[in-house]
Amino acid sequence: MFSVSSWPKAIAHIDADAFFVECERATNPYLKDRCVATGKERGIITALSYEAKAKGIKRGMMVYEAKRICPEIVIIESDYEKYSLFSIRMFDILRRFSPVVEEYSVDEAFMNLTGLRRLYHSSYEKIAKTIQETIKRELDISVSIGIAPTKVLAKLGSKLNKPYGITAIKAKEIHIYLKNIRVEDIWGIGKNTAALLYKFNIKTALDFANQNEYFIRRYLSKPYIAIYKELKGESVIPIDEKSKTSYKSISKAKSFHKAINDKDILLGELINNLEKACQKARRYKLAAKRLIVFLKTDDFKTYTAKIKLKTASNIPNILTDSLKSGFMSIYKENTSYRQTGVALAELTTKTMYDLFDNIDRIKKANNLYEAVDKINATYGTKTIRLARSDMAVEKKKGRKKPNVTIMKDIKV
DNA sequence: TCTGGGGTCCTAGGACCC
DNA sequence: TCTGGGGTCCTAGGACCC
Repeated sequence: MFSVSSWPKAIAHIDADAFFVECERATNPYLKDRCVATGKERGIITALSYEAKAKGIKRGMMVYEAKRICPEIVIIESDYEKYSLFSIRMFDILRRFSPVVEEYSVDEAFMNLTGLRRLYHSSYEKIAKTIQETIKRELDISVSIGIAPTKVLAKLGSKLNKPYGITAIKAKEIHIYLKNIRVEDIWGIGKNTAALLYKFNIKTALDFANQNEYFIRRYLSKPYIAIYKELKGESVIPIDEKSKTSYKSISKAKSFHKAINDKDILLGELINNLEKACQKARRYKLAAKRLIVFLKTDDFKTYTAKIKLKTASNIPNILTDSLKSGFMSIYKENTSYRQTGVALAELTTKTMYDLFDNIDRIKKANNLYEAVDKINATYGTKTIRLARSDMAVEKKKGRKKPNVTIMKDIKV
């Protein structure tokens, strides 16, 4: 039998070049051809232009250090709203060429080009070129594209000719490319797995692909079998067309430069995290059935408390008691923490009421937060928040009294 | 890389049931 | 009551990604 999946596939991986910087340049011509980096708000380089890369500046570097290496560098604040808008427009352009698009991350996409040659009267490479030029013309940003029979190979390809490059890996030539790729540079193979493979003298992607399947199954887990097959040209990882607006979990974390052990401040930060996570959950109309609280110590150990909730919720007031008990179960008096975090998990779209819940109370809280979200959307995200999270911020700053508390702890 | 923040998927092992 | 065999659900934690 002839099945669709046995047809040779043409998968493209589209990867924006220095995406944040390109978005900034597209909206501010002054930045063109200059050494540019984003990350001013944190003092750490987040993204940088190729000109800056050429001078030896790297991601994660302190801003002052970058300025020392390259005094003329322009450092700007990251503007994630802007990047997200460019991202949406980029995906829209891609969908004009093929409906099968996976929004993999803010600046990357996979798409299936299989069968489009006849429609465009050209090779896959030429179609990729047209896509690249369209994005450049309409958005003024640069992308690199890899084309190959599988996602894993396409992802490798897009990296090979950056910036503004196109690399097509044909089935017959796969081994030529794999020979020059280190095993840790394969998508899905990280440090730990690479270290294991090195013990077996598997150092290149070709070494990996040349193993027999038994070896892979013996030492590695399921995802690696998929990677193995894809490296050999067999497409087994599907393109996921679901938009990224559905979440399995939503988390918010905050790190401190100096570890903290003050219970009030930590709890305040956690409530802060909780409010942000809940706000995001409400935006996507999701409610959590499980609350996860975590603290990271100075030596990077993480302590986690998981709380199963009777009722799915996205309202901070309702979750604070659970948050507190979770916090108390992991907090130790004589330990300092460098990070607090909250995650909302087991998210559901429908709000199910338990028979024993006070439905009136829940409805009141929902109404209240609808209003809060509206006000915060209009006047800024921190206009209204819980008094305790506000006090924690002030306490950390060393002030005695909070100077802006609009909403007291509201009992609903 | 001496470590920011936000995600996903997979596995091993325990509890419990027939 | 014991042993053998098998299934399901849940949880903690690992690994990886951008």
